Amino acid sequence: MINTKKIIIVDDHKIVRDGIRAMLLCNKSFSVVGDLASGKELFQQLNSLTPDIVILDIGMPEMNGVEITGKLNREYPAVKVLILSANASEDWIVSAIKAGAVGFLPKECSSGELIKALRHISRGENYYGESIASIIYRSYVNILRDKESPKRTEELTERESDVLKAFSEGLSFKEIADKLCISPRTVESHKINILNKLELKNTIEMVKYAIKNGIIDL
Amino acid sequence: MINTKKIIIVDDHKIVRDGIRAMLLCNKSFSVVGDLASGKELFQQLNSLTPDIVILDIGMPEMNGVEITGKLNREYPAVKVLILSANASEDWIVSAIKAGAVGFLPKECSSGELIKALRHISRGENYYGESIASIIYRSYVNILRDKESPKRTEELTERESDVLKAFSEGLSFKEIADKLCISPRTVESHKINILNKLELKNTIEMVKYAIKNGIIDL
DNA sequence: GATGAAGTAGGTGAAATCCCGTATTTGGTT
DNA sequence: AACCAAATACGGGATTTCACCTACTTCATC
Repeated sequence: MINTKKIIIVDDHKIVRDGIRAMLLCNKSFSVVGDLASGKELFQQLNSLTPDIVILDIGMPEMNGVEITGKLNREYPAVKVLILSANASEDWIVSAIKAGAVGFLPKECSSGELIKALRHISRGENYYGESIASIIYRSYVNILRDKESPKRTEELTERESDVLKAFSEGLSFKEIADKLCISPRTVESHKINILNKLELKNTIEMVKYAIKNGIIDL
Repeated sequence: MINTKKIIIVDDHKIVRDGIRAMLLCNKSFSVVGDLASGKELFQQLNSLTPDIVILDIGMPEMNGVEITGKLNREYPAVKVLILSANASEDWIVSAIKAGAVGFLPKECSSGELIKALRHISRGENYYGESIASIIYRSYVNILRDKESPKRTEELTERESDVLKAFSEGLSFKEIADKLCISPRTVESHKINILNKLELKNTIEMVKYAIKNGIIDL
């Protein structure tokens, strides 16, 4: 094989990294040039490792997969991103695609499918996995039907993120106010905005959203 | 090697299962006779696969690793259990050991450590991993100092579990009352008991507890 | 048959949150 | 310069939840 593609794996669990590494060991088209535990490490080593493809766990503490994908796409547009996700929710798929991922697989996928995805990606194609594809299709149909329904992925402002994070840590209005040095009423305003934007109905759904989207760790 | 140990891997992510499989492929002391996605499948196939060791992910929907361990220990005491956990909290370690796990590793462990653990376990020894060992030591010291502090792992009653589950779904007192056909005040009583038992300070911590312990899925 | 745990239910007052608003300042865009 | 979105802040009343109790019933266990 003339053109071996260089791959970096980013996942906070070493066992997953080793696992993927082991899967690709027998395959001559791909060579794993690094496996890292966080986005921070990735950006530190990106220039020296010069990967073609980055395999990215979406659910990581600190910087989540979507954020990393966005930054990669802005600063290193030649690097392709394949996202791995524990639970393939529509939200995450949409965010990942928006951020520039060219592949998306559930962690339930087989090693065969992983290699298939990598092949497609190295040919410059997209690959989204069968189970993902059906979710994308459904989402697409929804968009066509409702004209404009992709409100779900509306972005939170910086401040709203702070508030969301604080709520998810179990703080009360007053505690959040103190922490962020604003009035409790302002915290309330932010919260209402968050709930409206994300179409959630209460604090608990908000916390679950935050966990799902890697905004806080458990 | 005369005595090859038979291993089953249980994890809800195929990629992790395949990864561990791949890691053990080169090792003649251990052969993976099955990899399964849930406790249910495990108990269906246990009699035909007759494993020596079960590698168990602690964080799974439906039946979590601790429950599976307990059931295994009661019904198949010859089968050794090695727990893998994403986040190695004291609570989980304590629960796992109580339930009868003879090994406990964080998912951040290396493949080398995994094999080391399996070697110890097949010799009939316990193995808890370096990072785990320090947590165990600290917990042990606490128990010695406080005479009796392991209140943390106190069990919830059936009804309390129902209430916890309902709260975690984002229902209010009134909604839970309707759902369980009891008075809102009773729901309140249950909730207070839950918070006290688990030493949590509010609903949000409760929800996070429920997610962490696999009582609800995200 | 006493004891205790689990499940049920309620009282009361305080605290927190929700839900409807309005208003000012700041920073960026056109 | 005009405009808009974001962030900040507040009001008032309704509703919900919290905290700390008491109390009854059932059921198993000793």
